[in-house]
Amino acid sequence: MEKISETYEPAPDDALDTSAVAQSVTHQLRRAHGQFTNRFLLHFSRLSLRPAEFSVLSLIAQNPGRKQSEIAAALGIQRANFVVLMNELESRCLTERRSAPNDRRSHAIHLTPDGESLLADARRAEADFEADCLERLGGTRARDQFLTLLRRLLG
Amino acid sequence: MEKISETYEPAPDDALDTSAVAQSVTHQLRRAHGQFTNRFLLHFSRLSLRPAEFSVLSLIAQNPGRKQSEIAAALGIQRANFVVLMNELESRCLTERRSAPNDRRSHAIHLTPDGESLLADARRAEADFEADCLERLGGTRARDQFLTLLRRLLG
DNA sequence: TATTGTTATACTCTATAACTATA
DNA sequence: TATAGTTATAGAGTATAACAATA
Repeated sequence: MEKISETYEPAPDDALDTSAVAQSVTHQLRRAHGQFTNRFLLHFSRLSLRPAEFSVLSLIAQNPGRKQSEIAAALGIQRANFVVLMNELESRCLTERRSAPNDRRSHAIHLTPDGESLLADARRAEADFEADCLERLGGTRARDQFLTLLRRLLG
Repeated sequence: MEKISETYEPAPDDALDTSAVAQSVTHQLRRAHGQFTNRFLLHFSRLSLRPAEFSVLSLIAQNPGRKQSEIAAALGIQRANFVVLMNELESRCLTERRSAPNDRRSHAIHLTPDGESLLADARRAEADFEADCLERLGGTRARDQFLTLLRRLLG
């Protein structure tokens, strides 16, 4: 039996027109970064490592004994903000600031054994995380292209 | 005349090894987003528009009268955070919350004439900004690829 | 009970200015 | 004078929990 009055359906649940915003690098970069950071924090919550902290540990491991400001500059982090990061890592006994031999102003940054150990754990966690990232992006070629494009945005 | 003692140069100003961090999507995305946001704020400082605010105005213009939570959801912004954004825009007389006809819980969001006017200005500023972005990325094809890859990171 | 808007709070990352100690 | 590290503060964005009014 047919319905008596087949009223026109005005689609009350209509999807919004997002065309302007969907084409905006500004908007997409902000969203992608936000979601990405959240996933990272979730994935590394067991290790209590934030994205910036993981980058710091990685770079120190590859460049032990360098000055605090050298590490900061290589990561694109300002000296003032880097101090707080290092305080946090040092309070967890992951890094240490040794006195530099020829310049009493500067600190030579090193990982502690605890820091080396946590970094080893973190690198295993990162392998999973970057694999998920790789899958989302669509393979190594897409990932490399993505990294290239991100670098072009710098400077 | 040759130098007498050609001492081995230990390169005191040696560049750091950034290979681990340079390959990390985590790191590059964080850096690119940060620099990009700063450039946006500088470019739009005359209009006092932040990235999120510009996206909000754009989306409202294309979807006037929609519910506050619909706009927020389409932008991937949580309701709670969106309230603060709307308060700020409304205090500047750029948007208004009208009472929705069929649901006294919800607000129908509109741009004011001032909002339309500012958005027109902002769109001109955005044209410059996205052109600079296009140049950095290396053309429209690279830009479109970048947007595609950013979208793949979502969800 | 579920949804809409709201408030409050905390967290990640960033920028800037000003200070101390050392070079 | 310049550099290394530091402190303090502000800003942009995010997440979560809880609440009142309405459906």
